[in-house]
Amino acid sequence: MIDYEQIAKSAAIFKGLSLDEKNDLLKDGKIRYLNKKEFLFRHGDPLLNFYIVCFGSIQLFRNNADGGEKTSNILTARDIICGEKIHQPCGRHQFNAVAVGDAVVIEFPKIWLKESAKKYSEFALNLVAEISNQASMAELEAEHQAAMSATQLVACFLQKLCLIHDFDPRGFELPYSKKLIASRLGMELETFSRTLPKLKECRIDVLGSHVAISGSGAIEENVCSHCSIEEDCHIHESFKKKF
Amino acid sequence: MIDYEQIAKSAAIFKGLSLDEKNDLLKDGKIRYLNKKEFLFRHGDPLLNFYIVCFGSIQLFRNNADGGEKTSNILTARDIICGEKIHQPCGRHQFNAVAVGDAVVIEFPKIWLKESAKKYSEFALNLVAEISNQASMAELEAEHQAAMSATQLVACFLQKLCLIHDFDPRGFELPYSKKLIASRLGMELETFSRTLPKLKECRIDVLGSHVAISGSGAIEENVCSHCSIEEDCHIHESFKKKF
DNA sequence: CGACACTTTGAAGACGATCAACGCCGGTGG
DNA sequence: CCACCGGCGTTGATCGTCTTCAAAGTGTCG
Repeated sequence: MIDYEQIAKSAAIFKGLSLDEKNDLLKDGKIRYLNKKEFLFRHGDPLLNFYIVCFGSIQLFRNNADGGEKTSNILTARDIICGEKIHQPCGRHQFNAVAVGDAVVIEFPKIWLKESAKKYSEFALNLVAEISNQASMAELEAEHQAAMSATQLVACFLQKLCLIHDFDPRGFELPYSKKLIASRLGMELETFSRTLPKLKECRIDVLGSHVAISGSGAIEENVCSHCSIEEDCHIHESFKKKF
Repeated sequence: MIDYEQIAKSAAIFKGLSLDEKNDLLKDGKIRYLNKKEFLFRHGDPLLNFYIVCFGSIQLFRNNADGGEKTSNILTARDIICGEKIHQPCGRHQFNAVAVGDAVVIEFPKIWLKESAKKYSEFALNLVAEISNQASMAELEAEHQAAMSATQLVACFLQKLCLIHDFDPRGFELPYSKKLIASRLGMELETFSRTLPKLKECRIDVLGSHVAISGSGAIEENVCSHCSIEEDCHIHESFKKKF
């Protein structure tokens, strides 16, 4: 039996709090087990709760005007959902949240967020940090979307994937369907599919759902994620040149 | 002589605070007068301050790899700059900030933000609200960028412009150069220029820098900004159909 | 007057979306 | 066990949109 609360406690939002404080905060949470493809909430549902992901992956997406769906993010353990909604007294969800595979989240009533922020100023600052990080990431990603080609985006995504999930670059399996990844990257499945052969030029081989990234050192250098923090290179020059 | 502090006091970030509290907070601020095209800070500069815009417009932008520049936002009176950086103990600016025309801002040392948030919990919540709004806006905009054509984006922008600056829709002058607007919308100047004639189809006439939006009622309905808050329509259907 | 930034317009090209056909696989039901 | 179906993924062909390059017109300011 996995201790889901234990995982939640290591979320960035509780950083710097004592164990007692964490326990105090978590006592208001309710563990929810989601089956594959089960919705956590839908676009238009009343906005009542705040969530911390403990296990599995949660896809956040919106329905396009033309039937398709655009995935804005795929969240995993220790990520938070709806933290940025703290100030909205009421309202409705702006997007859908669905479990990709089986998943577990802890659910808190929305007031909990505001009360916790008032009770522990450390928590409030953590929340601000999380939200602002989220904002920076969104902005950075928008920029990348605009500035990089589909091929670059895919290469970047695969490298980030490898880092985040701590996969072995020399060979790993895609954790999500290609359809989902394409949607996450804001492109059509066909476009995504067509980029894969091109990736060989930068030593990324994809066969089916198996990925191998050669030139080990290249990963840390090229991946875009680190750019957002301190570095000058928000789009890695040498990486861009390859396409 | 304009009372710039007075303008700053009406910023959303001070909402709900008493006059005494506002004065207490503002006493640490330093008024800075910027000439046209003067930089407030540059990409790479050490991240030291927080700013509130009191007068004029501040362009936030980044240099593309290929020499061009992408404007991420154009801020006006009562907007804040670098609020989302509160949690970064140190670091460098990720973008440039330059005065479009003459402008005035109030500058606060970065610690001021954190201390103020600790001193007045109301201020902390306002800050969270501002940042999360910013994040929502960025996300919404990214979605629009991806889903709408250049023509739609321009039409949307002009209508928002009209609302925000409280212009008379029947006739007003563009407050920024077309180059800046194009950059703000993430498109080339040529593309922007070419969309203008097309706008006549939806009753927006642009001649030089003069804009006239006919069909008065249409503005409130079509403009995209309101979508982000409560509405179901994140991309206005009837509006989209027109192009 | 000349330099320069801004804007418009034309023509060519690149890129991704769309439509369509097909292969693959897992599940369902006869 | 097999036939059928639906979801997924690949590949080809075509199309529309935006970018890019180029040239020329407009405006302002020294």
